[in-house]
This record gives sequence, structure tokens and C-alpha cells, in this order.
Amino acid sequence: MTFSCRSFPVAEGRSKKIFLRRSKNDDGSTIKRSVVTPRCNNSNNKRSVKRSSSSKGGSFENSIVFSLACLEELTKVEMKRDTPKLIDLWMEKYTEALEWKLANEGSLTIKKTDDKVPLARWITYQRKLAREDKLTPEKYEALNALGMFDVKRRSKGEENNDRSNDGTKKKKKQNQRPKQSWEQTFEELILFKEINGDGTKNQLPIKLKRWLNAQKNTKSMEKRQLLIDNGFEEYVNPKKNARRRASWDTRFTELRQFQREHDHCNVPATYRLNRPLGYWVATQRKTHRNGTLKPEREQALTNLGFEFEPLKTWYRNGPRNVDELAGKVSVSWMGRAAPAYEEKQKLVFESLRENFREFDMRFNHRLGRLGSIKPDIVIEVNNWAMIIEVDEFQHKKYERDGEDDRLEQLRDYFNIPLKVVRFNPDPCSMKDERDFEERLEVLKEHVRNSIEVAPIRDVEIDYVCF
DNA sequence: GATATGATTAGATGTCTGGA
DNA sequence: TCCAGACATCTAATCATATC
Repeated sequence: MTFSCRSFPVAEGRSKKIFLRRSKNDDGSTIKRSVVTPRCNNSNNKRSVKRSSSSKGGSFENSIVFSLACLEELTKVEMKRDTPKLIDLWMEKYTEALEWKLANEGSLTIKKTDDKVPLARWITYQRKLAREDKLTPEKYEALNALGMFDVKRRSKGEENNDRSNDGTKKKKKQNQRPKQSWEQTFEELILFKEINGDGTKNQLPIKLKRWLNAQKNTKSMEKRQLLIDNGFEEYVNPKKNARRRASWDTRFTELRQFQREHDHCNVPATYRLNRPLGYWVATQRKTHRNGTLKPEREQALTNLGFEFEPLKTWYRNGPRNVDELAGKVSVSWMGRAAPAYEEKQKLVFESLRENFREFDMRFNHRLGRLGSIKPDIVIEVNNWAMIIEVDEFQHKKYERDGEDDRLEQLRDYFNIPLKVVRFNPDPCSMKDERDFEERLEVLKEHVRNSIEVAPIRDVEIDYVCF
């Protein structure tokens, strides 16, 4: 593969060098590439190029050639109605995007590390303008030729629509978009929906997307109702379903509310009851890691007891022993406990097993038909059993969900007297500052004493360190 | 062992806002 | 109107663990 270079007029009095890709045969000879007539071109364009017979429609090379031709045509058209300076700026960005695409095997994806952030923003901005139907037809066509609005998958119907009967691409002339009545486009939309199903809104052809986006301005109540009835309300009433950005303060208030309810700020990143809050919390940690979190925000979060380094990372990378753990474990979880957060329970179990080897002890034992109930630790003692629950933050969730039902189910399952020990490993008030290790000693002492005495009633509950 | 589920994270994208 | 900074939102990849 070799590259040829030619000058290309960008705006009056300026030129840009654009690299064109040219293939070579195995024997080293260059493949002849004849001149193509671009779709957006008019008959007066003398520098028109024609697609090589060997190349398939939509190839990377063709899109570049097409983009260049569009750009050239665009220059002429835009110069008539915009200031040279603005045209110049736009052309410069367009050319930069084109160069980027050439250098990156046809991809317009730009990473932050590529040092092309302004170009990425410009591309985003152009896409936004396209969505809002604010681009001139020439600009839209030029950007489209560059693959700026490429959707991931194109429907068969759309693919076929681009071709005439003989299989060649139809020519689309500038300012000559097929004119359709509202009803015709609506029918096309419904057809697309019927063929592709309800879940394909994101794959709508760009033409239908743009048409839909324009419908928010539709005055006709009848048309609006038709769209709403067919599941396109978000386009008619865009604000209703649009993603709304909440401010930092709003999310902080939500976090404070969460903290009040759960005694901690560790909102799971995929917290189902408030997904945006989960994303937001993850973002705060990320920003903190990057060192770009504003000091006042960091302070506010710290004051709320926010943990910037989730324990999972700590467990993964750091040493795992009680000494290291003491005073650091303070995380409970919503719903299913994150496996890494069960480390504390595991430590309690290992410590007890070490001290009470004579007893049959099980950790996180799933109860057959009661699969949803898993006592943290079960110790079987002759004709009765001791169940130890490591109640991080006093299992407030269980209280809400009905602890009585849970105990009843446990009793039904075991069908022998039960002694339930609820152990609180975390400081629950300023008055009780015993750390995890001290509490563990208290628990061991309690188990040592109470394991000698069988329960009198069906179920007895002891609270340790509450 | 295969599959399902969920946590975590980096990176990409979209949105808001203010300044030129 | 355009652009850029800030950051909220989302996606995808990866990993760990539970469950079948």
C-alpha cells in the first residue's frame, strides 16, 4: 500500500495536502483507479472521479474519494453564503477529520489519549447539529460521505434503496433529496418498525431519524397523535423522555438521602433504584482518582463519609489479615452482597472454626428448598443448632423485609431448637469504639459460653456488640 | 464445567453553560 | 452562532462468584 499526495483547495487562497490511498498489485504495479463521479457532485465538476470497477460500493477508499469530492463541491456552494473565515474554519476541521480517518484505517473514533480532543468535540458538535437538522444539505452530505453518521447496522431495505435495478448506486444530487409527503415518510417509518420490531429505534435510518427529530415542531395534533400512538412520543415531546442531566448538588442531595437510609455512601454502580446515582458515585471516584475532583466537593463527600476507594480494590491488591482489616471494613451492600464484601463474614467464620474445631461448622450454607436464605455461619450441636449472623450495620434491610418470617423459615427448615447470635462487627455509635478484632473476641467468648447451654425455646436470639 | 449475575472500571458520548 | 470546558451518563470489557 502506498500513499500519494495532492493539494486540495480548502478555501479561497489556501490549500491543504490530502493523502490518498492507492493499492499495489502483488507484482508491485499500481492498480489503476479511474475517476469517480461523486453522488453530491454536479455535472460541472471537472475533477470528478469514478469508482474503480474492482472496488465494491461503500469501501473505505471510495468514502474518502467521495468525501473529497463533496468537500470540493461544498467549498463552492458555501462560499456563496458564508464568510470566508467561517468556511475556512469548518473546512479545516473537516480536512482534519478526513486526515484522521485516512490515518486510522477508516475509523473516526478518537481517544482522549490521541491528543485530538478538539477534533472529537467538533465531530460531536456536527453530529448534534445533524440531529437538530441544522446543517446545510451540502455540509450534511459531506459529513455523511465521511461516515460521520454511520449507524452500526443498516437494514436490508435501506441497503437496497441505495441501489438501482442494475445494482449500481443511485446518484443523489445535492438539494435533490427525494421529496416525500408526511404520510409517505410516516408509512415508511411504520414499515421499518414492523419489519425490524420495536427495539430498533436506535438503528433507524438516518433519514427517518432526522425526520422524526423534526416532528417536535409539528403543529398538527393529528400527526402528533399518530406518532404517539405508534410509540414515537419521545420525538413529539422530546423533553418527556429525554435524558436530563442532574446537577452535582442534586446528586449529592440524593446521596445524602441514601446515606441516611443505609448508613453508608457505597451506592452500587448499578444501583437499580437510582441508576444515575450509581453512575454519579462511580464518576466521583473516577474524578478523584484522576485528581480532578474539586476540593470543596471532595470535602463535602468526605464529610458525608464517602469512601473514594472501594474495598474490592483494596482486597484485590492488599494483604488480607485481621490486623489490616480492623477499622477499615465499613461497607454493607444493597441486595445481593458483593462477594468481596463478604470477606468480613469469612474472617469471623475462620476465626470461629479455628477456636471451635470440635463442632461441625458451615459458612454461608444455602438451605435446600429455602435457597434464598443463607445463614452466615451454622454450628450444629447435638440436637440443636447455633446460627451466627454477621450483621453489618445491623442488617437494617432484613428488619424491613421481615426478620420474623426469616426466623420462622429457619426454624421450619432445621426443625430443631435454634440459638441465633446476631453479631455486629461495626461500631454503631461514638460510645462504642471497639474495633473489629475486639468485637471478634467478644463474640468468641459469647459462643464459648452459650454453646454449653442448649436453648429452652424453639428460637432464641442473642445480640452481641449492639 | 457452563452459564448467569453483578461489581468495577476506563473510555466514549451527550448535555449544559459561558465566553468569544 | 460556534466552540470548549466540565461533567453527567452510558457502554463495554473484565473479573469474581453463584448457581445449575
